[in-house]
Amino acid sequence: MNYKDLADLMFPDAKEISYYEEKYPERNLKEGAIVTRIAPSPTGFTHIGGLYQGLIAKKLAQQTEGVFFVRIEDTDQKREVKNAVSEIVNSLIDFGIGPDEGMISEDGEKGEYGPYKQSLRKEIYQAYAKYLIEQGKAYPCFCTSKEVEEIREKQENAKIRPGYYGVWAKCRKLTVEEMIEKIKAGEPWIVRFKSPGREDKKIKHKDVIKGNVEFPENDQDIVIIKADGLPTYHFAHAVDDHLMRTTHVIRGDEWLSSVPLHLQLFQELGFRAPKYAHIAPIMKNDEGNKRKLSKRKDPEAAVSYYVEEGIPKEAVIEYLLNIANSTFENWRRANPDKSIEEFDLQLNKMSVSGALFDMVKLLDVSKTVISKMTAEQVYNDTLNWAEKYDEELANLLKNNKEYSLKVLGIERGNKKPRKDIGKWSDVKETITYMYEELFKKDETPYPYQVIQDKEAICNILNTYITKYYDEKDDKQTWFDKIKELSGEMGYAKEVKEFKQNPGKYTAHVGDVSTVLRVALTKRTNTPDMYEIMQILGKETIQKRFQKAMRE
RNA sequence: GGCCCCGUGGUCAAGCGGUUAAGACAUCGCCCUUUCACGGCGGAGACAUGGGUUCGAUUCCCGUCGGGGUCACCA
Repeated sequence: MNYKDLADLMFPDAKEISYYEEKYPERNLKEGAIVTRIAPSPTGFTHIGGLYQGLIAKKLAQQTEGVFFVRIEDTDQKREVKNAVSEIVNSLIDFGIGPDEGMISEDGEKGEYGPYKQSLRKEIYQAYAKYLIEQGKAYPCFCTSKEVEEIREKQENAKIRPGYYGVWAKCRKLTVEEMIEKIKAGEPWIVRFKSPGREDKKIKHKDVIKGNVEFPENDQDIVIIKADGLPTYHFAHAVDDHLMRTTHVIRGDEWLSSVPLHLQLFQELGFRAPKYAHIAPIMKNDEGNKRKLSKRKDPEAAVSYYVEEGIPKEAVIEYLLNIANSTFENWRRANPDKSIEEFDLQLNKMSVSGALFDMVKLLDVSKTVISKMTAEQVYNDTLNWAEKYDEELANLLKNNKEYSLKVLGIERGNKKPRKDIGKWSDVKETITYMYEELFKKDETPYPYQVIQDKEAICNILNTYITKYYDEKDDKQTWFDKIKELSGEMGYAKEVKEFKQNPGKYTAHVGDVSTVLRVALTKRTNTPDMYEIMQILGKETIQKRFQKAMRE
């Protein structure tokens, strides 16, 4: 009786590993090409951190003419959620980081290294587990969860390091004969890795992001095949990333402390280990404490949040790139119109500690992104958003396309475009007064400021529309006329003059403008009034003035 | 608690033994201007802390404190 007999008894149907080694050969890529992946669990929720990881992985692959693939880590059947794969894949595709290979829809996949869903790879893991057993590098463990629990309690009471290792690893010491006997007697078993490590020895590792780190060696005989026959994360990671020929493992830094184990697994399996890049998570300040963005507590943790709020995808991506490499900001300033594909992302420039998520900064990035768009783009994106989240706005835009394009085009397209829209949900507030059907319904009072006297206001409006306003005026003439009007009403024609002669005037041309603006829009702040009047047209202006004089 | 990682303005961050310690966002003031936004100029604001090493430490070493991670048949 030897290890081979034991292995055959445990996994009678498993193939030789050489079968898989041949089926999944080295990739034929150019020197330096990075093969990487994102490996989410299908929880039905795409986290902003996942998008961040995906973005980094995708950029790296794209920059080196490598491969970026998606693998689904669904070895924990308790956590299965319906349609979770499409949720993730669609988010990635929406944000422009669609995979080159792997899962591309709920059940669809592409590529020669599949299946890309771990639950479909059971036989592969078992083949490698069998191989380890044959080599005496893994063994069946018959401990019940209760027994493991008891061991742990003893260790805790004795204040020693918990875990299944050394003298505590009961089943490790069983003879092959005893193991076979137990299996034949029908005792349930799982498979444990026989760790060759010693806790009192150190292992040095160079992480692509974190740099040199030193850990004690792993000496835990961790579970590699669970009672349900599926592998644990650690084992699946080693087998999959080897067979899928991953060159760089990019993952959250909560995995950093598993590196000694993973390296050991690769070593014992006879695989070449990939490079590791452990990225710091995006954090949030919670009453003075930093913590990871949480699915439960923070709406902004969900990728869907940005979609719902109407923050453009490009803005989210740019913000994330900003966090990834602080050089991005300078690059963007130097190359305002280049595609982000041209930006060269560098792993070694990534921060080793987690950045606090900054919504204000994101919105600032977003305002800049939107300010560079054409009216047409703004129209289309806003309409797209509104069709899902704001029916009234959607109808407004659809029913008045040409008009809306003009409204959205105010002070857009010049060297110093407006930056007042940070997300599509801001649009409504900034444009509704331009539409008669909505303006008519507006019951709020007119917010007049310096000039409040009803008679004076009526006088200004009346005189302006009958005597001065002409749609054909250019901007300079238009404003000169408002100055003249101011003079005629007894106000200062220039603000400077007003300031230089305190007491001489009660108001100035700016205040007169404000009266016009308020009567026209019920707002004290608007974009350029000349353009507004041009778009509104004389007839509407008249109507609005009449309404203002009535109320 | 053990082990590991991290600690530059409110936030993101350059810096890698000698710097007036960049820049961006936020904030404040001024300018531009009919309002707002944009833009321009300027201000305030930081090397967690105590010891070393050194002619000299934000930079190197150690301790302390603080933050984070990890110690599953979850990933």
